[in-house]
Amino acid sequence: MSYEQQPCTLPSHWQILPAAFYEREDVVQLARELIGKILVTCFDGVVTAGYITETEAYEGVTDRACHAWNGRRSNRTEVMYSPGGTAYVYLCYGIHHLFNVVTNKKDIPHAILIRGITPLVGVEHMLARTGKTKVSQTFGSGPGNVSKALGIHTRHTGQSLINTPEIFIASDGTSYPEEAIVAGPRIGVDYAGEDAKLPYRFLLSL
DNA sequence: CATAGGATCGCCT
DNA sequence: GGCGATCCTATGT
Repeated sequence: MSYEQQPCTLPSHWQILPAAFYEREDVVQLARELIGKILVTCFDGVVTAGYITETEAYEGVTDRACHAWNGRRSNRTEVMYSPGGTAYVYLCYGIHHLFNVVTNKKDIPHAILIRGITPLVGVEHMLARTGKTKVSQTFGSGPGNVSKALGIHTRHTGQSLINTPEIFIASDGTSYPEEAIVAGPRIGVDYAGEDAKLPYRFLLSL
């Protein structure tokens, strides 16, 4: 058996989130619920995973901050119109690969940007990918750093988070009380006018 | 075809 | 707190 075909082995109590989770309508509620879930990647038999600590909701065609605002479609954003549970990865500032989860039904382009993780599995691989020697306080903080640590690339855009073994999200039962999660305006969306003020960013306050 | 700007990061002062 | 890196995408001619 080749090394590349080794399956990922995960703790047996982890539940991979099903399509029904992602297909729900309220993307803001979903963004809140993703805090504490585990984002997992498995590329060439290398498993890395981290607890999601920060998210932002992008509410489709009515949200000026969303790439699909006003029904915009392009080669890049077409993936946002896929069914919930699809990866939307795009390049930002020519350098950073930003990972989003598409939600809601097909043709409703909602998405959630994953902005931060706490390393959980495969820390040594994450350190190698990021060129670091130890996990600092800011390791895994920022959407560009999330993708770098987990090995996520724009080539993965359009992948299912349900049917493919490479990228998915799991729950180990961890949950937080309302007051442990703070909401605030999204980062770097000043161009969105009034929508820039919406409290669509969620952050674990620990 | 040309061009402006971006859902950022890390290093510098 | 400021700024350069770096290249794709969207938009306009």
